Amino acid sequence: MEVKSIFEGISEADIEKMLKCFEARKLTFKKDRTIVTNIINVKLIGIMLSGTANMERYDYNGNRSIIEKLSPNSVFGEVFSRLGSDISVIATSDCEVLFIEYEHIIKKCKKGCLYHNILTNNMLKLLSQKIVELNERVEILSKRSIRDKLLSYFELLASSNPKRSFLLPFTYTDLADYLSVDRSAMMREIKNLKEDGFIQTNGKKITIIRY
Amino acid sequence: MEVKSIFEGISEADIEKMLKCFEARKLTFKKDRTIVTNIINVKLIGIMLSGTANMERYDYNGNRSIIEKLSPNSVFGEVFSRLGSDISVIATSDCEVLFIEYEHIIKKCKKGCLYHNILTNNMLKLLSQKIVELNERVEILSKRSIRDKLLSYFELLASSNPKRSFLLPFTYTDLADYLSVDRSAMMREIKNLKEDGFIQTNGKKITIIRY
DNA sequence: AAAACAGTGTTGCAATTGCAACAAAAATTA
DNA sequence: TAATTTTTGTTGCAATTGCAACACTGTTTT
Repeated sequence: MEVKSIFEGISEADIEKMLKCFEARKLTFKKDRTIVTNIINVKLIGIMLSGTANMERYDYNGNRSIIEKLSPNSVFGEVFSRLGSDISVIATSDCEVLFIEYEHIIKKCKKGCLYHNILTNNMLKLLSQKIVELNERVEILSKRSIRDKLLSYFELLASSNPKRSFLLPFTYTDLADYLSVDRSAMMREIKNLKEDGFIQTNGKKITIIRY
Repeated sequence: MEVKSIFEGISEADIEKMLKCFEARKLTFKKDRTIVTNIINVKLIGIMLSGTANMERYDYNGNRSIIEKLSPNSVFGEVFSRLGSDISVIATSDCEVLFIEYEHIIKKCKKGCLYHNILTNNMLKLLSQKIVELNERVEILSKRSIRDKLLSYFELLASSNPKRSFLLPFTYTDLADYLSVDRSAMMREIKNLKEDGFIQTNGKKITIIRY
């Protein structure tokens, strides 16, 4: 399933008109700035147009978890989270985000907006894509050891490359937060994986030898 | 956000017509039967109409993980999973499941099916709901200790009840598989939680004392 | 009703993991 | 380019977790 843009099949001119109709707002954020925190009270959906961001949460021990990596066409928002889950989205590069009120997408367009249905369909695809990603995340997190978490995440990253190698999309520190494990324990396990001949690493370039 | 039926806002008679147009199939399953395994090659979406089921996976060590508990209006399907993830859906009670080809929902209805747009909108709500549930699951699984996993899951179950008590929706054995932890270690931790005055239990009835 | 099975509750022990602390390397900022 | 901050890599030790084994209870099946 390829990832589609929310505007797939709608012309530039029509997009502009629709954005007005939806009262959509396009905002830009510099690297490291906070895009949203849990203080939002309107049910907004955010759609990454360009750039990358991390969805993060800190628990009461101060441990950070990276809930999700966001890239172009990723959707996020309070609509998708239960209240009280203290989550924020932090730009990891300069980025553009489109905010639309969820109700505008869900409800039948009163102004008879021409391409409303196309947009709804595109939205359906984006949400499906998000579900795929969340399922992957659940699959990785439900592995019972650090070793298995690493292997299944690495396998996922390598799966699109016949050479079985890939560039880690973030730092090892962030990887630990993404897998929800202690960083030093993870580093130790990566060393073990290398010694046991499962992987080879060169900085952030990782190659799977066997699985 | 309340959970909507996929047929919300469509009359009984129209539903019948649409099901034909979509080539949808309604199947019934007895308790403990397998609803789907990964052998499916068509991109079908399953929608639970009645009954309950578990989405499960066994890893190479024979450990079972309960990926997800399915109840009426839950959606599931290969479209939402990456290939090769060896997942099956097992009925935990007698149930009815509606299967629709994903493409039929996504694509513009050629026959100009009257309520297609309503159904697409309903689908959007179901997928949003699913994303909420998956995010909850990620939140729980990303807790670093069995104690925190238990507490955050219990908190979720108790959140709708002012008395802060709830009935565990499955056996303790299944709970361990759902949290992806060893059962005996989990039982030990539940005992600790009781001794430390966090919870009280009486069979499957659990009350949160403090959090 | 007896037998078989599934779920609960418990424990000792070994393996894994988290924590704390540190040095060195790399990247960023001044 | 010097100074500062972040990231990587490592280790000992303590705490948590998984494993294996067992008894006991409740629930199905024959």
